[in-house]
Amino acid sequence: MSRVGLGTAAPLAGATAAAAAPTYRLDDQTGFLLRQANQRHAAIFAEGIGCDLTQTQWAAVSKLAETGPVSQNRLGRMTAMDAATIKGVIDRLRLRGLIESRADRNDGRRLLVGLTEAGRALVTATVPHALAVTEATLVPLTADERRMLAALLRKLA
Amino acid sequence: MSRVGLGTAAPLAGATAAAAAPTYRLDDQTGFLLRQANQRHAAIFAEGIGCDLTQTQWAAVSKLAETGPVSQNRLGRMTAMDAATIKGVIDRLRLRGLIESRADRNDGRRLLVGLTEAGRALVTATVPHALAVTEATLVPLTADERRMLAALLRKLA
DNA sequence: GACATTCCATTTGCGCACTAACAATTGAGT
DNA sequence: ACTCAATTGTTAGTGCGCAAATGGAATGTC
Repeated sequence: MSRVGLGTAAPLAGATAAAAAPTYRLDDQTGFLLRQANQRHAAIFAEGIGCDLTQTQWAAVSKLAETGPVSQNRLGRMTAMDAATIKGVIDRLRLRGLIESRADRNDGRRLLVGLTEAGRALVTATVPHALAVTEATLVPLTADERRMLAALLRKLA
Repeated sequence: MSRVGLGTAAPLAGATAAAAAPTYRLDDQTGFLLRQANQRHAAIFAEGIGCDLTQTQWAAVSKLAETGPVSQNRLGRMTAMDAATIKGVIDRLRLRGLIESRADRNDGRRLLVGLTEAGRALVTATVPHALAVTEATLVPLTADERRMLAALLRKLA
């Protein structure tokens, strides 16, 4: 074993004594489970999305396809990104020619963002893959469980 | 409105035509819901953990408190971090004096990592906050729903 | 008109999280 | 003994995600 000043004798199988502290098991904590579920989904996404887009980039372009041009910050709110994050995402998408932006004539603060022709084409081509990614993520669950999960996650968000 | 070459007329209320593409609503996708739930939990964690630790840092020290000293990569596996990620986390924790590491006498590749006295004290003091964070995250759910959520997330991970 | 408030976009800094490549070590097979 | 594969730890690079600070612009009230 060789405990050389590092660590305690872990009170794992501890019967009675020294277990004064409330027991805390990382693997039972909601945050830890959420992080792991997220990681698995991220892996499935990267594997199956079929183009070189990250989850957040896909969120941005697919939401733009839903709504048409909107201001940068508003797009951030619709995709659950703060102003600093959406800026980086938009910059990278614009660099790749999927998005273009221009000033809003009616509001000097706003930067209107919209898909380019290439961006629209990519969204159209990628929607089936995105649906397949969600399907693959949910494979371990039955139809009832999927509905339940969605409802529960919505309550949490 | 002023559509100046940006975006399409979004087929939102589209009755029949032009809706050839399968409908895709970002807000219904599991990955998007997972990300938002994660974000809310992260905010609750940062607010309530009571010390200057991130979620992953807390995962590392609390798991070390559970198990006692282990190798760096093994700790990473137990906390769902890859080798590159756990290294950064360990480095920052060691810099703060919460963790110390030494070579494994039996395996020249391994780096044994364990809590310092300060690290153990911090874990003891923080466990109640961590439990409160999980509780606060789950506030929108009933007891039955919480059990269901945990079971579903475990199936996904 | 002057003012505070609010909103928008940007920038900097920190910390995860992953990929890819690399060197050192170990252990098992031959 | 020697090769080979696997494991361990490290580094570099890219991309989210947030906080905090800045500056410009719109909106409201006095």
